[in-house]
Amino acid sequence: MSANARETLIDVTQDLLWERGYAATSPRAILDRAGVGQGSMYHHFSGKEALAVAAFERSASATFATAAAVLNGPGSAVERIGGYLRLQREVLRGCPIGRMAADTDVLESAALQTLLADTFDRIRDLLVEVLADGVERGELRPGTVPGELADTVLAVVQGGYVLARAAGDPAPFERATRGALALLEA
Amino acid sequence: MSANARETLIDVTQDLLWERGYAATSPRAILDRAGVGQGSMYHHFSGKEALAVAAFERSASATFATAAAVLNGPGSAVERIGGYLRLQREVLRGCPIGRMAADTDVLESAALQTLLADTFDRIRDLLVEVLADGVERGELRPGTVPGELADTVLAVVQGGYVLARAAGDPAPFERATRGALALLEA
DNA sequence: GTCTATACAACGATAGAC
DNA sequence: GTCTATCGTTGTATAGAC
Repeated sequence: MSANARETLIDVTQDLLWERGYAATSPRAILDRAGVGQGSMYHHFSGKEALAVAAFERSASATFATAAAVLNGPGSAVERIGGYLRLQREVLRGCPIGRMAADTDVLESAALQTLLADTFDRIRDLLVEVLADGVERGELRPGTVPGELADTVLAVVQGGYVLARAAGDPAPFERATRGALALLEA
Repeated sequence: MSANARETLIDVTQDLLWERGYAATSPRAILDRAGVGQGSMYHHFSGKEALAVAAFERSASATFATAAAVLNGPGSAVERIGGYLRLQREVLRGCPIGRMAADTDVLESAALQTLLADTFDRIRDLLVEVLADGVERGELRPGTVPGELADTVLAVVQGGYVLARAAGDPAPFERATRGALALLEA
């Protein structure tokens, strides 16, 4: 629990956005879990959307930082991609970023949609760089298009979350990422 | 427009589930678009969930049939997988099946969750069969694990939808599927 | 079988006291 | 800066006329 209401509200909203999405997260649910009054929320934020933006910014930064740590880390290109594919945790909770793309209210909010698009763009840029390195060093086939394969890698992870949640079982995520890595290592 | 209220309700609910998901689709919205009274809905269905089940069953059958037509069709294994990857349409609307996995209310409904899981299982079975054929015929590397690669293919499609919707642009879907197909053809 | 009227809770936001 | 009280709207469902 944070020291002040503002921080507590952001923390709780991060959790609820991850668990329930944006549309299904009510101010009431946030306030109940945070243990603060309604007035505090409307004092610190103009409304539900502004609070969601603050919370989503934090989640996006954290997710990007985790990806960057692996992708800018040591190892060959294929090892770093493998590290990224194996990085994902809490598969059944879904991706805190990708989850938002299913929420129509998110796509209708200019601020949230931009944040969502930018976050994937930034992770994609990291992947493109690693894959271009891999081609240059001869780790990957000469014909490989980094700008396509980066989206393939991102999609396997995002789709893995979808399949795992649909099945109620992390196994499809594990299989999907293993299958992708096997193709890359071939 | 269908002849009777029951059919009209199912048709409209299919559309709204695709557009807005389950939680965000209210009976009121369905009735408004269908142009029928509230009494008709509660006469034919026990409530929102039962109507959603009827609608989702139809969408799932249609999606499965489309996949089966390509995957059980003519051509080599890689050609059929390529056909499946290229099959997807209306990328920005998202996948009518995969979309449901992001909706917490769907996962909390036994009937809807089972329908969702079964639909992916059935498509996965088709993919496993095609890929096993491909290994047998020597189209794919001997070390290939059909049970993993099937999830990879499914995940690329589902993740492609997520990335495209996040970007507000079908391009990431196209890149992701092209990148996957390039790996398979190598 | 279809309709309108109504019920009651939860939604997002505002008012105003402390 | 935080609280409670309240507003108007929408959520899902029921009642009962036709």
